[in-house]
Amino acid sequence: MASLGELERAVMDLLWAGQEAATANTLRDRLAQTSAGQDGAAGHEGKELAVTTVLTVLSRLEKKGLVERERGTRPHRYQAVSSREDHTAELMHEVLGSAPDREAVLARFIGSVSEGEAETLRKLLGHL
Amino acid sequence: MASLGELERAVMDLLWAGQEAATANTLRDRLAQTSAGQDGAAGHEGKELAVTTVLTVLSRLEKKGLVERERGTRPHRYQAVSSREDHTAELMHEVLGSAPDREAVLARFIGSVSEGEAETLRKLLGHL
DNA sequence: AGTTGAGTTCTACAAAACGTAGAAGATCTG
DNA sequence: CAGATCTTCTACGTTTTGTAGAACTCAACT
Repeated sequence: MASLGELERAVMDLLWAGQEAATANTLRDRLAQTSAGQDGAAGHEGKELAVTTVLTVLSRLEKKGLVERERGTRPHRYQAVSSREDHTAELMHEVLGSAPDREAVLARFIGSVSEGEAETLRKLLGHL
Repeated sequence: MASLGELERAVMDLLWAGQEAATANTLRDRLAQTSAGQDGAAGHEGKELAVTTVLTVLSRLEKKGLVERERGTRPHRYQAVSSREDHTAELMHEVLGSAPDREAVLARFIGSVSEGEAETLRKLLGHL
C-alpha cells in the first residue's frame, strides 16, 4: 500500500506545500486553481470538485497513515504526518528494502546521481 | 505505472532469480511450489495456476517494459529486461525524481542506512 | 496433406483501488 | 430552535490486477 492515485497525490502536494494544516474546503479551492501554468506538460485543469470528494480522499490518506487530522476544531484541519522529504526518503527505503542485494542496488543508484548530489552525499557520509 | 500486483511481483521474482529465459509453463510450475517455507509471514500457498493466467501476466509485464520475450522459439521464452538491482535502482530514482528538493531527501535517506552500507557508499563516491 | 497437440492470443469476468459525489446525520451560530 | 456548515455513510463508474475459458496457430506425425 505504497502508491497513490492522481488525486491523492495532488492533495498530498498541497498539504506538503502549505506549512499550516488546511481544511477540506481550502484544499478544494486550491485544487481548483491548479496552475493553468505556462508550459505544456499536461497540467490538469482547474476542475471544481465536490467537498465530499476531497474529504473521502483525505480519509483514505489518513487510513494510509499519510495524513492526520485535528478532530477537535470544527472544520477539521488536515496536515501531512511527515514532510515530503521524509516521506520520499521512507519510500526509497521501502523500495530498497525489498531487494536481497542492497549494496548492489546502491551501487547502481549512485552511478546515476548528478555530480552536485554526489558531492552532497560525500559530505553527509563524511562526518561519521 | 510503476507498481506491480502480487502475482506480477512473484513472476518477476522468478525471472530475476533464474538467469535463463523461462517459458510460461516453467514459471507456472515454479509458482506452484512457492516455498511452503518454515517461518510464518504469510507466504502464498503453492496454488496451481492456469497457464493462460501466467501468460496474461507476462503480457502485461511486457507492456510495462519489464519483460521481453523471444518470439522466434515456439514456446516463447521470457526474461526480465533488466536485473532486479537495476530495476530497483531505477525505481529509487523514480521516487526521488518526483521530489522538488532532491538533496534534502538524500540527506534523510542517508540518515538511515546501516554503517556497512554507508561505508560502501563512501567507496563508490570516493574515486572521482 | 490432414490430424493432433502444445502454445498463444482474444475475450471476459471478479475483486480491489481510486475518483467522484449525493443523502443523511452531527454541530455550530445566531 | 432554524439555518448554515461540516462530516460520515453509502454508492457507483473506471482502472488495475487476478484468473481463466475459447478460439486460433503452428509444427510434427502419420
